[in-house]
Amino acid sequence: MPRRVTIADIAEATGVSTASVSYALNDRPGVSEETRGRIRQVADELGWRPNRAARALVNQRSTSVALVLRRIPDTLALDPFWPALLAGIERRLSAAGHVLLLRMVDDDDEVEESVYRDLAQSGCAGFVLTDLRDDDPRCALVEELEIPAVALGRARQSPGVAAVELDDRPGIRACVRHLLDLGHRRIAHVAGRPGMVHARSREQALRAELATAGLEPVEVVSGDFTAQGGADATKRLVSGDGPMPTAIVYANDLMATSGMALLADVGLSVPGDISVTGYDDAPLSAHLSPALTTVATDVVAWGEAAADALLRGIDAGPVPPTTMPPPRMVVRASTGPAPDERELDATEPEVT
Amino acid sequence: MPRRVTIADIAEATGVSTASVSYALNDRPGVSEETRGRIRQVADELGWRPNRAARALVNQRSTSVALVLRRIPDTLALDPFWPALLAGIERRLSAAGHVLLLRMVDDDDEVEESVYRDLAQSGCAGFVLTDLRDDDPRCALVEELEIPAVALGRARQSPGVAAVELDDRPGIRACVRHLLDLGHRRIAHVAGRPGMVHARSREQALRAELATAGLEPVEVVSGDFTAQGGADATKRLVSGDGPMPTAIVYANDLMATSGMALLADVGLSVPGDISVTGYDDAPLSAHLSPALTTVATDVVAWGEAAADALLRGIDAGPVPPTTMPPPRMVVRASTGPAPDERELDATEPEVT
DNA sequence: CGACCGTACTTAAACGTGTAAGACTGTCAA
DNA sequence: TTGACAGTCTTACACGTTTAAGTACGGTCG
Repeated sequence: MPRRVTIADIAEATGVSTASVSYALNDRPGVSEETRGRIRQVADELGWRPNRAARALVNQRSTSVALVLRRIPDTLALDPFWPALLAGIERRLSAAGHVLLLRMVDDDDEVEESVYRDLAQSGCAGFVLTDLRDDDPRCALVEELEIPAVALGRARQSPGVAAVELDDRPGIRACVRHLLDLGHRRIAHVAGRPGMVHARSREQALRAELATAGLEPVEVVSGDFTAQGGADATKRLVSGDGPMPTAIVYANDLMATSGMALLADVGLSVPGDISVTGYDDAPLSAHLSPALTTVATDVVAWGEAAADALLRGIDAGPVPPTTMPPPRMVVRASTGPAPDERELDATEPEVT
Repeated sequence: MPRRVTIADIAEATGVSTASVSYALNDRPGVSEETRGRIRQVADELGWRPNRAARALVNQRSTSVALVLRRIPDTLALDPFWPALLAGIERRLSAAGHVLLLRMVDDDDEVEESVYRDLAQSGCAGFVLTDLRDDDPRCALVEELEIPAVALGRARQSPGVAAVELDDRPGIRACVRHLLDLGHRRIAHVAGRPGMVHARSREQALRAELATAGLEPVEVVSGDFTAQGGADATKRLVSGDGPMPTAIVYANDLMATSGMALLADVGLSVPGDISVTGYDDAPLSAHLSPALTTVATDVVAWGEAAADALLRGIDAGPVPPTTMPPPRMVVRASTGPAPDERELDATEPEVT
């Protein structure tokens, strides 16, 4: 077994004390430049690397940042959002010498709290909070634990957690305006999972933009951000006895994709009969037929910004909320002019 | 600041030494049942939780298992495979009191090795190796580091790493046979990224099954497991001057999905003109139009099995390779009878 | 009755690192 | 010459846990 090399080994090899080695290696004063150089060189030759456990123990704080995902695995599996986010976070974290701890947890408040306490006790340096819920109990929890945290999304809820906001409302509003400009008046919405902050804010944005034109959504049904949910919701929209929408705004690309497939299956053409917009700009969305009009959020950048905020929160104090640049809409082939609605106008006479 | 509660606090509260507390809490002999109970109760009341750093330090081995992903973030982002795998792994790991460390690393051998050494020095308890390459240097590395590792995929390469095999060949062979049974003879393949074990084995399986019918693939082009790659490869297949395939076997669902969209764009109907098969059974695949015929791998279960193997490797010795049950083919709407090829037969007279 | 043993518990050292406080040397000003 | 002081290095302890070795006590057996 290749015994690990410790600062004691370096101390012995250079003929100084371990304290000097520690000072030297951490760029602290109290060591002459000459010995500092010698120590560095020896450390390098011996292949020394800091032992995170020992550091964590003495510092009362480890270098690891935890991301606790509260999702059933099957829901999680659907979402190409996560790998991108993790990639962004991890890139910055590891550049700063930190490490990302990934935990998944069942959909249960008590279990969740216990996991956070566990991590806290082991000296976890920070938390990344995702999937914010209304009145999220985690905000109070991390404040009690006094551990820096960063929330992804609009979460002014709590002063103790830094928020990296990505306002998804402009994107949705742009989609709605785009559809209005194309002449659509009967616009429906397939929302995300109820109770999630970004599901609600997207729906609100849709309503707000429609209101500027004196309209209301023709119908709002909630998918749950999954492919199945998107298909089910779409089926309800087109087979209900309400008025048929000419455009559907989906809360994410995944639901839009399965929704488009369902529309095709029931013989409706996109965008001939119905226009469709998504949200996320998933990598696949550009390669669908028709290619999906959507809103491009740079999830990797979001992750990076979150990590940056968290890192600042860890070694300086609390951090003011930051805001990501608003995502831009990507117009592709899934949206087009509203179909001629003369027959509809006939049944519903309007003031001219 | 809520000072963390240590075994010393428990010791003081119960009037015993810290050693006794440690013995009691770890279910070791040497403590009477009565005091053990008292200690447990006090620990509970005080909300004590073990400090991982301290344990890691004294045990010379932490409770964390690392998964190092060597991918450019953009490639990673495309793949719904990862969240499912992570979910499976993490579920078992955390049930055993372990923790998952996620690292991403640039596509560079030296950097990669350095990351593994880093983790090893900090007492990482095990590694999960994914995306095995031919002659993967990581196998030798983890053996040198003497840290248990588990490889996902067929990796007999190294005795030191436990392999959890998921033989993807039967799935591909089933797809090919299915197509042959439907009368297809001109079958093309869109392969994965060259140099990856599972890309190669899928291609080999395709060739092998075709060989049983005395056939060869009409063409093999390599995508790279991405949506873009799938579209590009498909375009080459249908616009090349070679004979037009009547069926395309894709190495994964993502490429199949973008491929189908491209086929639709050039006016080819699926499965009327061309049949398509994928691999993975991504959650979206059932909700495409037409729904995708594919091979359903239970990625979550794979992750669980990998974690199990690794855990056994950690606290018992080396582990023999295990094999996952072969994935089953899911026949959906994207495959159908081969189109009537009379005109082709005319240009290429065959022995009747 | 002393030797011996098992049980219940404690003492003390260790893991690798960080750091406050002290020791030693040399320089400079008074 | 002496004291103050800066610079360099060391000593010694802390972090929270595990564990080998030791102590104390009561009981059993020859």
